[in-house]
Amino acid sequence: MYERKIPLPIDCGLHLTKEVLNGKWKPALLNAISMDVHRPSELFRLLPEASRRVLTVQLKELEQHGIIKKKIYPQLPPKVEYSLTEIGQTLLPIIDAMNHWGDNNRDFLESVIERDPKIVQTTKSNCELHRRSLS
Amino acid sequence: MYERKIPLPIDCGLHLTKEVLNGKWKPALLNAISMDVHRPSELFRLLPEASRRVLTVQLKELEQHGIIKKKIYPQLPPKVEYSLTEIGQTLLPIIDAMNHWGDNNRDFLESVIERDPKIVQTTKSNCELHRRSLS
DNA sequence: TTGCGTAGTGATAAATTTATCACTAGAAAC
DNA sequence: GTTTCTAGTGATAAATTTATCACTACGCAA
Repeated sequence: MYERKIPLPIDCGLHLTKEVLNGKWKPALLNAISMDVHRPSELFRLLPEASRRVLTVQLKELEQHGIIKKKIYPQLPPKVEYSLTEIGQTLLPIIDAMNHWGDNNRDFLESVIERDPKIVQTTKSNCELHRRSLS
Repeated sequence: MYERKIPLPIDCGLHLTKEVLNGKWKPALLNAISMDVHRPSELFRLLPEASRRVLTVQLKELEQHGIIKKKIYPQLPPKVEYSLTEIGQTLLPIIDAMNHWGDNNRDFLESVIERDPKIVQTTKSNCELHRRSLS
């Protein structure tokens, strides 16, 4: 297995949090799981741009970091459900804040990001899953 | 210059925000700038584990993304000051939340992160700069 | 006039993360 | 019997991000 060669900075809370959310699809996974998309197959369908490989790996990391927990039903065909741990739930305000910030500034961000010389293309698909502010 | 080959997902706000904060030191830079550490040389001193090269690059990206602005004083020796733009300021609640979440869960996170098979070493230095909740 | 402090760039290597593809295994549908 | 669905692993290539080092330029101090 791959082993990190450069020490991970964990001086401030910022870096700790960053490490936990570090992964292309982790915030999206947490958001989905918090919105009751629990099963791997549903998650794959919800995030079609991600390969199942990466999602599987990132789910495992989230699990190892204690953010989500995995329940395996001893059935055939197999059934698995992921859910947030207590600590995982406390991350939701951050996920929501990121989601809202991005949406609130979408026009501005799309214009600057697409002006970014290193970004040639973007894709939009359907991960739009929003928690109501006051449900 | 490097050009991205895989389309950047910008479907949900989560990905937009992630792109803006995407960079090992960007959250730390934004936090520092918000705490009145404005000059590059001060930022380098504050974040000694980062090479000046990366910080320079990430500052430029933040600037291009409209999150910070750069003021160049026509002096010798040169003087530059970075500050948050209006939009950049609206990111602070997220930065703060990440900072607090990480600090609040430090004990737990340190234990799971250091149990992570791919993480062999960590470093702590002095980026501890906290905004008062109610100052 | 060598060294330090200022802010920064360019080239390139190394590290890290994602992508791609093949493959396991059992049950049910056709 | 072949396909489909379930959840997942392993090997490897490719993409992306960081790290390292050399170098520009000017002024000031010893």
